[in-house]
Amino acid sequence: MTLTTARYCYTNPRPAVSTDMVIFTIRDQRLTLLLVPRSNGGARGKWALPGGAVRQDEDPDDSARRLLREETGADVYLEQLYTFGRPGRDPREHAISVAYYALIPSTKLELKGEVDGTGVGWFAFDDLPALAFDHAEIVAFAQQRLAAKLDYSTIALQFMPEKFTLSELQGVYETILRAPLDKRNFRKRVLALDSIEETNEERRDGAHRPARLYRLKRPGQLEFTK
Amino acid sequence: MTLTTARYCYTNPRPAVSTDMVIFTIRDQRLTLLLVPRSNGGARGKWALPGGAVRQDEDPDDSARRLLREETGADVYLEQLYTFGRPGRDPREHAISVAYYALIPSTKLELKGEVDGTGVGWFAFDDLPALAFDHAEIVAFAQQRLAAKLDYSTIALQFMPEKFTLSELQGVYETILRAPLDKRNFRKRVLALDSIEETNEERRDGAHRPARLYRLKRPGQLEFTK
DNA sequence: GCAAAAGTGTTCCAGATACACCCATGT
DNA sequence: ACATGGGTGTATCTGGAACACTTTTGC
Repeated sequence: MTLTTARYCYTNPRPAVSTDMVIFTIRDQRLTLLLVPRSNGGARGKWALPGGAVRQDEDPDDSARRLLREETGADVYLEQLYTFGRPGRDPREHAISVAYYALIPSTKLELKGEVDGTGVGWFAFDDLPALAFDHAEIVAFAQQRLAAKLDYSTIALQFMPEKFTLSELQGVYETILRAPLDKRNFRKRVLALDSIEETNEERRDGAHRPARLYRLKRPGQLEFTK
Repeated sequence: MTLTTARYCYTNPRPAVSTDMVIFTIRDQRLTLLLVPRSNGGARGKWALPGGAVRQDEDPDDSARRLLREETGADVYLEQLYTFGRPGRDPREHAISVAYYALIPSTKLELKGEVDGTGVGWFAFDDLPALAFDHAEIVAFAQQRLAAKLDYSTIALQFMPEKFTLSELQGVYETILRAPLDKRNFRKRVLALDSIEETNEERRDGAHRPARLYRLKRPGQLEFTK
């Protein structure tokens, strides 16, 4: 912040405001999130959450939505998580971060991430590299919120592609909860939610009976179950 | 924001960051909150949530804690609610507000509010005056969070004075839930939480059997019940 | 003695859990 | 024919909901 380029002046000091985003997906039966390498600024060589400054007259929610599109090209479930503003969390200056988390089906990100050579990386939640700033705290916070919401909402459905099998859905629950579930009870419960419906397609992928495909009744809509 | 007094300059524009606080108490069997009159700035003549700018190198959490002490003199349960930053929510400039809510036992605020002549006012949640900015939205958000937390935490205990009767506690639940509860079931449930304990005092206050007084086992500590 | 709030247990119901076998397919 | 994951129903348990009378006090 050099004086020669400083142009926006205020009577009182102002912290910098940015958004940081935890973008979750399920890959290979693991909860996975997107990180970007820090090449400059503080924390060089570490990985960080994607993020950026909130622009003038921009709602932080819109800022997060924009960021999500830039990183993934997709327009998926997004929710504000918490606002972090401890002084010192960014060693350069007082920086307030409105953190968000997003859930994206792994099928929606095939293209991106391979194609653009920006060096982003997907990392399993339980095998993360060293993170910049307080991003480890933010990630932990996001995972807790996600796990809590499994219990009283249909948030897990946001990880599913357009069509999916019940076994795949059960796998997503098991991955997030880190616990096996009973197949019959799971099916009973998830069908009782009335949030998914049968298609008349099935998928055959191996030496066994084909699986019926299901779809969301109301895609993109989160529902509460308690 | 006149140029002559502007001293803090940045290369990019920055929104103003402040905290706003919903301070709840229970008064006369009603959910009640603290408002301050707007005498200047935008929204003159309306009432607003107490709030203030986040200072340089101040954690918004600390900013909220400071504000709470300034307004009530008390150091009680406080939780970050949500961050509101829609452009236009403050007509003067792009203002981002990290909103908090606090719960205070009505007994802790006897002195303040009467004594200081700053004209603050306590208003029943379901009989609020016109509020400035987007504060009605913030208040609604806080009430929803509070009601939700009743179901899976001991948050209601934060409204209780040091010693209280089970009927008083039941009244707090009924006030927030806006529904009568069964006395026997309520007592069974709340005692099963193991968060309160009998004192060997009782309170006599009328032509009826005295009520046993209870206290928190771990004051100030929120516990989860599911 | 009567009005008013405090205190106290049991039955019933619904939702969650535990559990094992047959089905359709590819090789 | 056999290996693999898909698909299905019932019995049990547990936590929540419904429900009425006795106790202690002040007047």
